[in-house]
Amino acid sequence: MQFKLYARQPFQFLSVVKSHGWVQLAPFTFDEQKVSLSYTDRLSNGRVLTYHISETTDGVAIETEKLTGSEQAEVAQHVTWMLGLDMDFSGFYAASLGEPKLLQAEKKAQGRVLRSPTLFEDVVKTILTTNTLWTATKRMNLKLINEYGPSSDGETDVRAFPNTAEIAASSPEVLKETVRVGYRAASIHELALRIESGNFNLESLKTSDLPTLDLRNELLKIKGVGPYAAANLLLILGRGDFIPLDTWALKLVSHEWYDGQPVTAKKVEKHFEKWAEFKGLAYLFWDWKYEG
DNA sequence: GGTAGACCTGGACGC
DNA sequence: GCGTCCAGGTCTACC
Repeated sequence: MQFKLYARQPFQFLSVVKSHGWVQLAPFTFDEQKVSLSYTDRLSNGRVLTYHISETTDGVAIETEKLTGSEQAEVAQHVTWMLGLDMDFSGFYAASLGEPKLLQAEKKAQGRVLRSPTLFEDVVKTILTTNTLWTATKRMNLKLINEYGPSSDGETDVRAFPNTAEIAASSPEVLKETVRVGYRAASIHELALRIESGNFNLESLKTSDLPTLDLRNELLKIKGVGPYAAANLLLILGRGDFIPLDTWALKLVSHEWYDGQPVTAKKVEKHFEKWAEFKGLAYLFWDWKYEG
């Protein structure tokens, strides 16, 4: 079956899909030929299914197996969140006016970042990006899904991302041994346990109206989440105030303004200071000279 | 507030 | 095939 969702304009499907590396992390896959984003999801009734998302003239079309009315509503809710279909970036575009390096931002409808249906999945994926190479992040994420994620009926190679219960039921030692996440096992397991015990409502942060600084402090309380990870998660939560400052950011700034000479984190901050609440967005969608 | 060192994995490299 | 080095962000101890 197929159904469509409207996106607040301006909207460009590819700008969201290619906003950051998430599209390369299972259970996302992207078909370049068909320009179609696929995601294997688990609905609240336990059903595991894959849906395929493509662009329409004013939003997206979703193609999947036959769904009940409530299942369709849930998939629609998930896709709306994942692609930020209802998000408004007019403030960012207004602030970008006159900056040649952000000229393309409004034209390409940039601002949205691809996200997972649950914040838990995005926090775990973010922890998996820390202190490691991108290839290792992809491998750890895939192993986590293959070891702990539920499969759809009769297709053991199609799996959704594991939930908090599945990870909490394991142990840091087993996680470390089977998923090869190293010291990150303790952080991931502790987060799953905290949520499962009811002591921490992580998903409520998706709709929180806390000031960004307070929201950042909440994220920093999660073991394994430091300044870089918190900034990345804030961008996912639609708060563009902080720059995810990693070695890549230092490299970009070094080639942009310092002829490839080493730069400090303070210099990166200084160059984006003027963008205030849009600092992170300006950094993320800057038209960088250096491409790696 | 700033800094140094440990954490852990797998790829690259030299032998 | 083996050993060594390196990249990567967070945490903790220390000044």
